[in-house]
Amino acid sequence: MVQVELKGNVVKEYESGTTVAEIAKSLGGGLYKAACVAKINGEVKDLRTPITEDCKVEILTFDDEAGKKAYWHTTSHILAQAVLRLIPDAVFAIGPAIDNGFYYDFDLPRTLTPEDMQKIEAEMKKIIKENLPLERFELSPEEATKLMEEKRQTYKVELISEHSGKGEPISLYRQGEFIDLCAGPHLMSTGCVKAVKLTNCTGAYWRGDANNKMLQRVYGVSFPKASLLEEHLTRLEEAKKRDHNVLGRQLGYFTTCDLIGQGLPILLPNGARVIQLLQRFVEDEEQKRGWLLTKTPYMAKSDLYKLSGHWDHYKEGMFVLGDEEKDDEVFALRPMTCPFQYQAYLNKPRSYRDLPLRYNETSTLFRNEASGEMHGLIRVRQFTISEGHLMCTPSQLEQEFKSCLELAIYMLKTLGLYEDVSYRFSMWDPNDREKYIGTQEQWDEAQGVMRKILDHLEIPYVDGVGEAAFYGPKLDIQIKNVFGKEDTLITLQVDQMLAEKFGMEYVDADGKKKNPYIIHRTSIGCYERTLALLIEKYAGALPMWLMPTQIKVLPISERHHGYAAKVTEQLANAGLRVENDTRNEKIGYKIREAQMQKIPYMLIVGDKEAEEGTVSVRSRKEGDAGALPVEEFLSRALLEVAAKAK
RNA sequence: GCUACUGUGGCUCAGCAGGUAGAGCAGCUCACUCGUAAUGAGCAGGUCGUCCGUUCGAAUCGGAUCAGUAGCUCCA
Repeated sequence: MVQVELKGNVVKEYESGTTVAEIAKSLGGGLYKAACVAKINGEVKDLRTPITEDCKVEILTFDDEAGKKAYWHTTSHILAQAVLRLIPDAVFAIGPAIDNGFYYDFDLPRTLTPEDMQKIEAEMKKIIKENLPLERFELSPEEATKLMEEKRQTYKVELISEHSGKGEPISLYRQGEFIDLCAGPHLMSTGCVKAVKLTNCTGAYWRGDANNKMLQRVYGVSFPKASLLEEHLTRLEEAKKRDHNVLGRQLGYFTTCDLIGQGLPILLPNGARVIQLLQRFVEDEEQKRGWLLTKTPYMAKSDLYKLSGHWDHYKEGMFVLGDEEKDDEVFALRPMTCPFQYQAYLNKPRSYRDLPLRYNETSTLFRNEASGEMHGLIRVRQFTISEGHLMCTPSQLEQEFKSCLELAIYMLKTLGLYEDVSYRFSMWDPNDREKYIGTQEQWDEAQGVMRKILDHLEIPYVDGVGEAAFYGPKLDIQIKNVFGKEDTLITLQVDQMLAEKFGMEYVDADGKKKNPYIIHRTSIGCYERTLALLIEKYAGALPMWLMPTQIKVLPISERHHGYAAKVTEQLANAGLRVENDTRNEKIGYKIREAQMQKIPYMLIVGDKEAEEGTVSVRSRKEGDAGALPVEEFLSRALLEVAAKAK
């Protein structure tokens, strides 16, 4: 007999060899049905795992992260099985669960059509109905290789050969006629999956390497209830309505134009206004915190980039002006501000007394992104970033890094985005030396210093191997767009290599010349991307202080135009952005339009208001809010603007 | 850059077994002077992303190119 500790410290006794599935069954039919996998002594395992010694068992369902992952992983096997049934020549790559579903990569003799997708989905439903039990078994690497060679699964053979070095047996799963190489864990049978939907079909490189063959990736999602699938699809539809690339155009924030080119959005008056407001806010706040504003050139001779390392490591990403073969001098638009601001530091000899020296700049950058990368305002070829470089001594580094992070967090909180971000410690990939400058020792030191700082700060972060800049590690503040795709909003970097390259020094108290540490950082990120995320976050209804038009005065008929103009002037004189809608339209029409433009306050003025010196307030959020004296509304509106995001 | 898909008036979309384009909204004009998400009538507006080809004839077929969307790769 074994002692099994269950939820709530309840201990039950079972016969040795009892599987977790049987334990779940003994606890209740409902739990058994919902069970996906189990945590045994903290490790996620199959329900088919037999218990042979005393342990702690936690049954996980679809509501648990690990349960969900197993659920989707099993569904990906069902997908592969369906594809194999329909296309016997299919060769499988990998098929994991992801954040919002699963995918499987296939090498197929032809490209999949929408009709194929339907057929595959129908076949998956059949497999689910067949309720095939999944069975785990192990083979030696040799046996597993032989099996997969027989099945002509070349990618699996490759995966096994990599794994075989570890001296462990190869784990496989079988469901009906289908066998896949897999570590698991998995659901008990295909019938556990209830509602499934294939969502997308795209290309993806084998092993995520652009030099490899492009495979076909089928994405899908599944749920234990049809209603959950419905909800999921509805949520996706709702998300689409917040897409900044649609909403931002509708609301007059930006547009694009074939003649100008890809990744070069035109900021329309609304978008330009919001960015101006953000820039003023950022520059003022940075000034308060001891940052000194610079304004450096948009381009430089190639010599600058050769020194910084950009020429060797980033040339593909730059707009180069001129031809190296023919021209005496070749210039390039700047993709980063670093080497430019360094020249400001190098302007004169520096003492340790000058440090920390903080330079900020509202900096426009140019990057020649690959044509497939551009996306609305999130990924563009010209953008403006709240850039900054801070030079300091080693002893100042941690405190200064902390201040930079605090500034970034202050910005995020002010925008209301703080709850939506996560942190990533972006390191180099020592196996891909080509991409980076510097030596192993330099990277070890930079990353070591940075990790120490991050651990002291006690922020929750994940490691990102291969995500570093070519010159140093980064702390990236990540945010997801409306479709769940993650991008970097803000980045903070510790760099010591470029200071040396550029001969940046200071004279220390001991009279010796030393290289400063440099912190590269942005406070609010780049304005275009930040604007895009704000539009998505607020579905266009930006906080009052950022709205291009904060208030619309809506006179009921022509005879109220005089009073409306007076109210408009009064509010405008107080610094509010207010418009007076004097078009000859019905009040309902004007309200509808203002509402669709997400105008925070509509002030309806008619006979009553003109007579009493009031305005009838309608807020975009709560609708009709009753009448207020103009003064009263004005002071409330000013308070709301001052409060920024709540 | 790669894979797939898409490209019709300002916007959303119809037309597409080839025979020179339709609707709604927006715009303009006129009437209505109207109380919390669209007053009515009328007018104007496109040669169907661009180029080349097939054809007696192409928005509808083929190719190239530009642009967009999703994903991959890359990246703030």
